[in-house]
Amino acid sequence: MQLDAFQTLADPTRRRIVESLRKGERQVSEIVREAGIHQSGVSRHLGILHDSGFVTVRPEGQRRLYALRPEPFRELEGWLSQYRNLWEARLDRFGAALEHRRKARRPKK
Amino acid sequence: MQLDAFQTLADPTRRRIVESLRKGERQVSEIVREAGIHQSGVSRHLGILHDSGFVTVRPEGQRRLYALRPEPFRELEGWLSQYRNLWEARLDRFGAALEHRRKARRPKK
DNA sequence: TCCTTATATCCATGTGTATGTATATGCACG
DNA sequence: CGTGCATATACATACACATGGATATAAGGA
Repeated sequence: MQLDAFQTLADPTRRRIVESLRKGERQVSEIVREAGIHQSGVSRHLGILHDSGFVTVRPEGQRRLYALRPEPFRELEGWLSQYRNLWEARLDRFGAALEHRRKARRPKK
Repeated sequence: MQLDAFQTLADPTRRRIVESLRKGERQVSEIVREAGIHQSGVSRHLGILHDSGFVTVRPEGQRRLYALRPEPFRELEGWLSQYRNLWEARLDRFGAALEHRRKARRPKK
């Protein structure tokens, strides 16, 4: 159903897969070992990662080698940069004052 | 249930709310107008954004003013930076013209 | 005190999605 | 060919979650 970059990374397992690809190409069985879920699940996640542009596939014999593509990361970077202003400016001005974000919710009961 | 940054931003409505806060404090009714969903939904989303550390609330009379907090953005930046290598390196390999900021040659892996 | 505005919470509902099991497809190699 | 390995897909299930409507709470103003 074509997820966007944030939706794609929202799933922890998928993020684990992405992280395991950080160091380069991997075949599915390797990823299965690190992912902690069943092989069918990994394949499905890899399919989703492929649909959303996060990975490329390269068949090699009976295996399939997956690798990260840079585009989605650039897209995230672009989105995030809109807020760079906010978090850089606030850094020194407020600093520790913002540290109590605890509670403050729910008045009574 | 305490969502992480990616899960929080996975919802498009929530992202729209965050974007509408980019320019500063807003009260709920303003956000409702831009969000395109019912007020109860907006309040729920704001609660989630609060729980995940994206926003602060400041009561002012009967209204509540919401504003962005920098922390989650820094966290995203941190995660993303692990991949900067990847997408800058690739950029170089593809010979993109927009990369005149790079000075040092990067050995390929 | 009553009425209105602003926001939060409860409830019911529909939809999405992550997962495992089982099965299919494709390649390798004897 | 037939057997085994690597990966993908089908199916069923369970659970999470976004949403609207109704209602609760709280403040402001007449």
